[in-house]
Amino acid sequence: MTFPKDLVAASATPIILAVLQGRDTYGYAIIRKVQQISDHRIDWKEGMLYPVLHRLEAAGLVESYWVVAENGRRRKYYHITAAGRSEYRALIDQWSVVYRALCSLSEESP
Amino acid sequence: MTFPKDLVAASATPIILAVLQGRDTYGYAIIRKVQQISDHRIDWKEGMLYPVLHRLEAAGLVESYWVVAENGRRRKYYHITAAGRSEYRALIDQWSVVYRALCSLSEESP
DNA sequence: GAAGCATACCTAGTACTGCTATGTATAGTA
DNA sequence: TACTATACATAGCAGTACTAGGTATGCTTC
Repeated sequence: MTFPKDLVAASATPIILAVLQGRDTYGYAIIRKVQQISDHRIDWKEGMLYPVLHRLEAAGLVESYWVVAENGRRRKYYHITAAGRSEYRALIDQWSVVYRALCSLSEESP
Repeated sequence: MTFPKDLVAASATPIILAVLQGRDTYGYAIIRKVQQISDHRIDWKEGMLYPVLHRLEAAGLVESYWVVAENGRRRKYYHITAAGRSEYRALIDQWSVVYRALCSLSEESP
C-alpha cells in the first residue's frame, strides 16, 4: 500500500530534519535510513528527495558540502543549521499535536 | 504559531474521519471539537473544512443528512460510511508509521 | 575489458491542490 | 435595531510537488 501524496509531501521536511539533527549525511543514505526505520513503508525516490533538500538549503535550514569517500565517490553531505534545528523543534511539536489529536479521537468509539 | 499549510492539509482528512468514526456530527461542531482536543493549536476555518467534507462525500467516505435542531437551526450532519472506516484505518496506520519514524529519529542525538 | 547493476545527484514537464476571503442566511444577545 | 454567533457555501487566487528519465561513475560478474 502506498502512502497518500499529501502525507508523503507533508512529512518529508520534518523527517529529513530529524535525520540531520542526528548527524550529517548524504541524500542516498537518507533514503536508505528512512526505508530502514519504516520497514520500507516510506519509500522515497531520489526525484522526491533532492528537490526537498534543495528547498531546505535555499531556506537556510540546511547547508551542504562535498566529500569524496574512500572509494572515490563524491557525496553531497547535508548539515542542519541552527535555523534548521529551531524549525525542526517547531515541526516536531506541531506533528505531535496533530498525532495526539488523532489518537485522542481514535479512542472515542461509536 | 500557525501550522504549516501542508500539515494542515494532510491531516484534515484523517482528523475528520477520526471525529466521525466516533459519532455523527455537523461541520461547525467538528471545528469546535478539533479546537478543543488540540487546545486551539489546530484552528480550522469553515472555508477550509467544508471543501474537505464535500470531497470526502464525493469520494463516498461520508454521507450527509439535514437535521433541524431544537432551536430551529438547520444542520448538515455527517456519517462515516463503511468505505470511510476502512480509509480511516489505513490512514491511522500510515500516520503512525510516519510519526514513529519521526520519534525514532528524534532519539538519535548528535 | 565489457556489460550490467548499484550508487549518487539532478531537474523539467506534467499534473495537479488548496484555502482565504467573503458570501448568504438566521438565531441569540444587548 | 445592531451586533455577534452559528451554519453552510464557494471561487478566485495562489500556488505545490514529483514521476520519469537524465548524467556520471564505482562495483561486480563474466
